[in-house]
Amino acid sequence: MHPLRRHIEEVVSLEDAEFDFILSHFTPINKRKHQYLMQEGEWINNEFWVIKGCLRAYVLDELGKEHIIQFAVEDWWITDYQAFEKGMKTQIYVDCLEDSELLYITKENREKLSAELQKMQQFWARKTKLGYIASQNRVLSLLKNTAKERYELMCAQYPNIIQRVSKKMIASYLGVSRETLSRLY
Amino acid sequence: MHPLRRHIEEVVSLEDAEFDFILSHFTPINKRKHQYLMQEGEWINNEFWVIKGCLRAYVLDELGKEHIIQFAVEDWWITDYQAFEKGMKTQIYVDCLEDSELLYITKENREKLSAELQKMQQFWARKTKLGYIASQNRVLSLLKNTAKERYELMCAQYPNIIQRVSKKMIASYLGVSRETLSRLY
DNA sequence: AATTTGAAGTGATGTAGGTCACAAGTGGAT
DNA sequence: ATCCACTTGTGACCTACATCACTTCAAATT
Repeated sequence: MHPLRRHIEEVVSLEDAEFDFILSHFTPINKRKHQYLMQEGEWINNEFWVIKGCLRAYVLDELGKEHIIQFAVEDWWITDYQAFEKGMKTQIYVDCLEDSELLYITKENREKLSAELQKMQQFWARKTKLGYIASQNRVLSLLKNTAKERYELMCAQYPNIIQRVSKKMIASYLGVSRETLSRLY
Repeated sequence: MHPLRRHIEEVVSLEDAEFDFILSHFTPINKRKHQYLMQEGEWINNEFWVIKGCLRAYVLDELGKEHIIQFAVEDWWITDYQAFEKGMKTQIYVDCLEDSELLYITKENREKLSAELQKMQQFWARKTKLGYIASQNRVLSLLKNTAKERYELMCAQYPNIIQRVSKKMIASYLGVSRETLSRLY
């Protein structure tokens, strides 16, 4: 079964014809390690789904420091939702931490597909709610946990990401310096 | 015009009959300052919309410290989305900072209304996306801004909330001690 | 009116985590 | 095979912010 179909069917069940119709709205794209899907200042119009690989979304602050918004590995979605939803220029960078195989859908195709297939609207609504909940939990973790606690929670929640990306990246996701993270144990 | 209708029509336009149908899924409720809409450990089944008043959602950590998840004033929605969506017991508290007039909708009525009225599904999808974006921005602010910068960003973004709630509450939303907040200027 | 409760400011001191600097090891690129 | 960029660890020192303690003042509560 196509991995995207398996992924969507975790939320809503699909007929063969429905999945073919869905898939026809996506385009495959391959990127190599260090290549960017988007860079600050660009107009972005696509949401990406990871078939294989590992990526990150991050911002640069005034001092040039990177702050990681999210990682994405197999079965994850990634884009700049603020730019994508509000039709703004992006303020973030998305690059590949490994060679990656992706599918992308344009904003227009996403809207068309939502309108034509109720199930996809349900699917995306569900994904957005879960993303919102996860983000609120991340805020709470930043408010109430120490650096060490946040690291341990991340190890428990995303063990596969911990194993695939450098400590420096993890530090920048957790909001701690790489030196401090290195000294936790 | 009913304030809820005005609020929904900021996203999707409605016929009179549609709004009457929507409103029939909500129940009004009034609460006084210091009263709780939910407390840790309860099963919660309602999402609240604020006609008038001011509320907050917060968690208590192991040390008994409060961390504010969100405020809600006129036109805002509030509940424990994690408990509401995943059918869990709530881990948070929601209480009134002022006497408040609310409308609430049960999970069942929300699902029924979404299924029966495409426009409401669109409306809630939009609200969830914007909530997700706002929460990601809050994470980024915690990662890249100092306490003072976060306070100033909050003053710019939510001036009405700054004026209505105590500095202690604001400190607990920003992730800073009330003493430090008091010393910023 | 008297009393309690909470808000807000501020001094003194403590600490988690940041920054800078350096070293050793590792994997790609040419 | 060599070089270079990157990763990780670690010592020395610094700082933003927390904590504790006390005070003043205003607003609820009785």
